[in-house]
Amino acid sequence: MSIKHALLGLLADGPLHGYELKAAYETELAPRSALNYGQVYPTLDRLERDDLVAHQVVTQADRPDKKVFALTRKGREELRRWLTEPGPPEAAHRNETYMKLVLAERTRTLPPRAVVAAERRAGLARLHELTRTRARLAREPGSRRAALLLELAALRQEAFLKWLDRCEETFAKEET
Amino acid sequence: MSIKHALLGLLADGPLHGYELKAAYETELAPRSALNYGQVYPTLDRLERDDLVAHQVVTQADRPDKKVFALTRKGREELRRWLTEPGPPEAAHRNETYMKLVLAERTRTLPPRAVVAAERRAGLARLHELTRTRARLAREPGSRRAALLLELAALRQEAFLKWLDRCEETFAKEET
DNA sequence: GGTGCCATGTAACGCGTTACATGATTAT
DNA sequence: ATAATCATGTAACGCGTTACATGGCACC
Repeated sequence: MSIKHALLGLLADGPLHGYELKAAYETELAPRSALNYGQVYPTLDRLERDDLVAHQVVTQADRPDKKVFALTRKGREELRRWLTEPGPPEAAHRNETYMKLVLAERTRTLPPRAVVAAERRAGLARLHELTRTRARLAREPGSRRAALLLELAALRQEAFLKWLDRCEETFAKEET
Repeated sequence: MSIKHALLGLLADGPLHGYELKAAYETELAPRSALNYGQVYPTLDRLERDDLVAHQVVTQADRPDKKVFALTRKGREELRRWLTEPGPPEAAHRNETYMKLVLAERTRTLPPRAVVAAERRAGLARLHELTRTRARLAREPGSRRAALLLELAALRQEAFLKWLDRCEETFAKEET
């Protein structure tokens, strides 16, 4: 999930420069997150190299010069393609907790139960934190959208906790 | 989620070389996945640089030489630390679908509903695929563990589909 | 006089992917 | 013959992170 397409999307309504892109990204697309410049400018370079955006230097008397980026035809096509296609499936394997469980048992470093317990503690704490934040957000107007982000996080956290129960059963059953 | 700790874990029961580590990882820790060498060897290099593993070259008459890696004291400590601590929280922001919805509306490229529809179609297909694979797996003996991986994937996919319903409501409400 | 905003970047590192490269033995 | 397995790597690229570096203006 790169920021590449996000930048293309933000440029669709009109040219912007790096600084504005960063700000727009942080307020509109990923509220309460920080994007670093070390990512913005190299990404814009790659987009330009691939002919998805083009820039013009705007000289300003009172402020530093700025590079204003605009979508190319190809960039607009790529944006449309991205918006239309569903996102890639997440890899089912590469499950860090599963690895911990298997390794805890194999190496007899600690019982799998202990791993489940630690993850459950942390998971519950995160779920409560998400709920609290959501409640706080609900009192602000025009926050329905941002609340959606917290909702997915909470739903996923719940799924993870449910899964931990299954793990505990499965690993307990084969402990003999 | 790097493979670093996974390799440490696999070495806890005794020294192994790169090739064996790759095989063990693929069969035990991430069934049905492929790990590439371009990742195994550089990771081992870094682990050795950080004094978490150490290697010995074993000359073989009939086969190519191999480098056998073993945990150091520091490596064993790091493994224990990793097994004991809960995994890092996943970033709540950085939600690609959310970005698509906001951008679809903002740029009037297509209605947010269309984005939801595409994601839902793909999401349902993936959920069915997961269910099918799980059913197939259930007929094999000793597959309870591997089935856990599919279960988490399915639970998360369900959470995502539930969330899409919320998105549709929220974006429809503000469409006026 | 300091803080924060405007505006640009670079450098070093970690981790992941794909593809390239080499060469022996063993099983079909 | 040829395919698979054993065994080692390198190179190039993408993308993410943190930290470093520069400099002017506005406001308190």
